[in-house]
Amino acid sequence: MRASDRAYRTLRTEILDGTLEPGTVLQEVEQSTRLGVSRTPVREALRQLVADGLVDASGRGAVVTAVSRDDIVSLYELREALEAKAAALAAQRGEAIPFLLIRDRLLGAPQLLAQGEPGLAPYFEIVDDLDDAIEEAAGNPFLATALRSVQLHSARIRRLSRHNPERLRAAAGEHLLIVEAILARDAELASHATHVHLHMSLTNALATAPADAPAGTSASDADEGATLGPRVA
Amino acid sequence: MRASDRAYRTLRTEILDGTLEPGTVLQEVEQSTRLGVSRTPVREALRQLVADGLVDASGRGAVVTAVSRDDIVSLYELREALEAKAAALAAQRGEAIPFLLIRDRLLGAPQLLAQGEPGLAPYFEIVDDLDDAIEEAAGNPFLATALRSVQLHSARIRRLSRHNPERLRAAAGEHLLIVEAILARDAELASHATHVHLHMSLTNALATAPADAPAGTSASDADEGATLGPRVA
DNA sequence: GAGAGCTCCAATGTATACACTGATTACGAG
DNA sequence: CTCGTAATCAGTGTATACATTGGAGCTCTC
Repeated sequence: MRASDRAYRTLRTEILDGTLEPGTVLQEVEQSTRLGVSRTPVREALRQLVADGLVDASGRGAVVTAVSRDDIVSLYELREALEAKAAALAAQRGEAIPFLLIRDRLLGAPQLLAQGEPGLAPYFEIVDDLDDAIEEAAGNPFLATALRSVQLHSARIRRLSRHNPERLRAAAGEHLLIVEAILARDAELASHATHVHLHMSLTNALATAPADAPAGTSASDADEGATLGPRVA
Repeated sequence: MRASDRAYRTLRTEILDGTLEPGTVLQEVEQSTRLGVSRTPVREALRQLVADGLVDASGRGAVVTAVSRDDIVSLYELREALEAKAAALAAQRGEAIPFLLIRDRLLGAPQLLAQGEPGLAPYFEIVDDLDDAIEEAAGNPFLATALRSVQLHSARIRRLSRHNPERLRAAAGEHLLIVEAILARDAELASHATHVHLHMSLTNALATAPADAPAGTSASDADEGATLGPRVA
């Protein structure tokens, strides 16, 4: 594998899982020594991350972007537009078989979630596979690209939300409804069920994500636009 | 301005206006000599174009992507999802003033289009400004990014469609309705009017765009997936 | 003559040297 | 002490040299 790809994947993973916190400055020389490659592949990786929206490149030095509460709302607005459309297209065009398989797995989700922590990874794998299946079934390469970009940011937000088992069980039910709608070739229901799911998911995310601008914050702090993750010194 | 930016803009412009036809192979050394810069900025430009979806980088050599009829349909599906949402958000949140100005300009569009060729550029400027105003009014940075990506590809398709004045006059009317809906803060109407406009626009694009797979094409040619623009030798 | 393997080369991937720019800091004048 | 200016330098932007890889064409064998 190319060094630039390794650098990109490493940095992206570290940003998504929070190892590199928002506000972290990524300097080319520093990262190249840390990752054991030269500046050239690091530069390519950084440009890619900028294109992904995970890094901000205004002027000197690339900075890991923050995720504000407004960003969460904005992202969910975009997700709704994209995923509702994708679900509708999948209902119209999709093959049944992959969704039948996912339906069976979703039916077992409550048992998984009853296990607590160890069941979380397999549960999210089902959800991710559903996303992939819908993307595939929609048969639209432009939509697929947009969805992948959105999934990247969703992964970051997922980390910020508390995973309470009750919410996840409810989410599994919402996913199940989407799958049923696709299998029934009911595009409108698939679209609306997606809308409902994202609405519930956003509500939960906003309720559990750390607050940007706590009540006692001074006016000047609020003006700066508070964000999740540590402030730069 | 940075050499890499110049290289990117030059190549992008040439791809969008058809100077670089689909299938054209963009080799780093060749382009660097042609553009008068070294390989480094050319590489960055090419990576950016790949991210934009204007260039395909599978294996050796970057190739300007083709635009198939399926791609046109796919792009319009994505546009509908994004632009309908954007129009709805603009109706909810937008400031009136920019849309009042655009409304006035749109009212003059028929006169512009009556001039024939010389009126085309100013007409499209109004449309582009409307797009920008909606993007701005929607106040959603993620949506804005997605819209910009879509506009890039739309610009290519616009070239492929014959501009018959009758269609453009009708389009101006459709745009006007979208603006009125936003000014009336009627999100649903703005969304649906956008849907209508894109439907009409797609119909026109498909009717006037050159066919992919002409009737007399052999089976093997059809299997390869015919596309607009010349085939590589 | 056809096929497999090999050789050579062209093009990309990576490293590094050089150029430039903008920010910071130290110094001097007021 | 403060403000302005200049010098320094850290870090990015660009060019180029070197490494690697994948493929095209040739040859040799069967």
